[in-house]
Amino acid sequence: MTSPLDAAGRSLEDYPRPSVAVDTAVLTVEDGQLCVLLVRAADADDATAWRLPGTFLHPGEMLSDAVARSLRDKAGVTGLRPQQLRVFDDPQRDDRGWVLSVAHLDVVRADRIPTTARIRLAPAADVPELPFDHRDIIDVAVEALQKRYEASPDPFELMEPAEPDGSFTLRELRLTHESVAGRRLPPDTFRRSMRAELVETGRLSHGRRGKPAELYRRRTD
Amino acid sequence: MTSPLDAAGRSLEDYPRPSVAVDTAVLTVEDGQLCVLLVRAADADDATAWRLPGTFLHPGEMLSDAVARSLRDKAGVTGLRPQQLRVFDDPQRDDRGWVLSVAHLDVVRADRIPTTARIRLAPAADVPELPFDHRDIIDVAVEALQKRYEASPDPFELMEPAEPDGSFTLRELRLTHESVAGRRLPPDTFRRSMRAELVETGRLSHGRRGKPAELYRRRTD
DNA sequence: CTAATAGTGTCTATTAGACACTATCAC
DNA sequence: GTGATAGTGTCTAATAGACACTATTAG
Repeated sequence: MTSPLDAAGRSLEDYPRPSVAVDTAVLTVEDGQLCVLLVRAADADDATAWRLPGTFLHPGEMLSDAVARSLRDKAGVTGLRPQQLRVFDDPQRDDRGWVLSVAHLDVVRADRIPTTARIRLAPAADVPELPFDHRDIIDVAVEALQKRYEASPDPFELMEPAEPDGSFTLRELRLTHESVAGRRLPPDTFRRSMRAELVETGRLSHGRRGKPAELYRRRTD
Repeated sequence: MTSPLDAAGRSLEDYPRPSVAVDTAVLTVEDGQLCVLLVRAADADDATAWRLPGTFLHPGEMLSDAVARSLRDKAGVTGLRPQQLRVFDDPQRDDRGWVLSVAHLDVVRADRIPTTARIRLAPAADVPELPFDHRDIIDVAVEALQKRYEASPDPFELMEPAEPDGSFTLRELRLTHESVAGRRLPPDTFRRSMRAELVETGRLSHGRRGKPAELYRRRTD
């Protein structure tokens, strides 16, 4: 890599640079509750051992790749679509030094999170004390997630499909959205607002109590 | 500053770090048109000389402070409220090396921008060719600005006050919003949607053609 | 007077929520 | 049958846009 000089006659290497980290709030739904994934750090005392998974950005790496790497290495979770939230840049936020953190949101089905002693899910509405500004990151992530779910049907595919072909009933979709929103949603209004983005399969869901429900699929366009 | 060791036994200084820059799309309205401020770089050939003002983040500095510093030093503009947009992180985006850019939006009245040979305003809808990903930054900034203006009356105070006490007519407010939105806005609907966030002064604007208009002020709560 | 601008009344279409009602299943 | 769930009809309130109408000024 070349090191051209700037207007002051110095190259990039002559300026101090910050460490850049990514920290990710991985949100999921477990037992109808919106939860965030925490990992137990090895190099910390017990009080601040649990935190969001994160890592330092490697040379030449995209932020989204760093997120994917940290989630794979620290939580055994793969195949996600990280969404950038914002940079946390308080110079005092990390007592190890000058560290910027680019906060991310990611979402995964709970059954794809391995169960180990170093991983735990905490209800997003009631997280324990966390180091750095990880609590703020979670708040921003939850807000971003709820906004996405107001606009489209289960955009992160949190819903566990009851049907083998991936189709679902409006009830299943609504329960997922209720978990994300943290409140009940009126069934009739929910149906009408989501139906424009769904296609009927023509098949029905049987085996449960009550009238069989139509099975829908997401619109593919 | 101490340099504690991490899990791998290395301190932060042992890892390569990126340069972190801020680049800011300073938007303004001139002659009823939404414009972006460009500065002429000294260390570039003519084709890519014009660009968004930016700078490298200094140690211990907040991003918003770096934005304020770059705008003061490069464009002679002060007193703004930068809003973070997002990080541009393509490893190839800057051929000088590994440089992340945190894009920002800021807004200033055109009469507060000095006129020099190193500064120019370009219509946001028709910017010239720009280096790096500065064109993308402008697009994101314009979108963010338009969204803010849909929700509240001139939140960045772009409007040039005709009255010495800062009050204004709904026509003046609407013309400012039309410049930002890039299209005409229906006067009656605009009035009704903005009135909840305004307070009447009880005074009237005289001296122009037509019926005198009521003078309003922004709600202070 | 006329042209221009300010401001209001009101109609329509759309939407979210509320609520009642019918439909169809398990049991 | 009963109870539960699915789905629809429809009323209301709120809202944006369209459009007509009145009000008040400059010139």
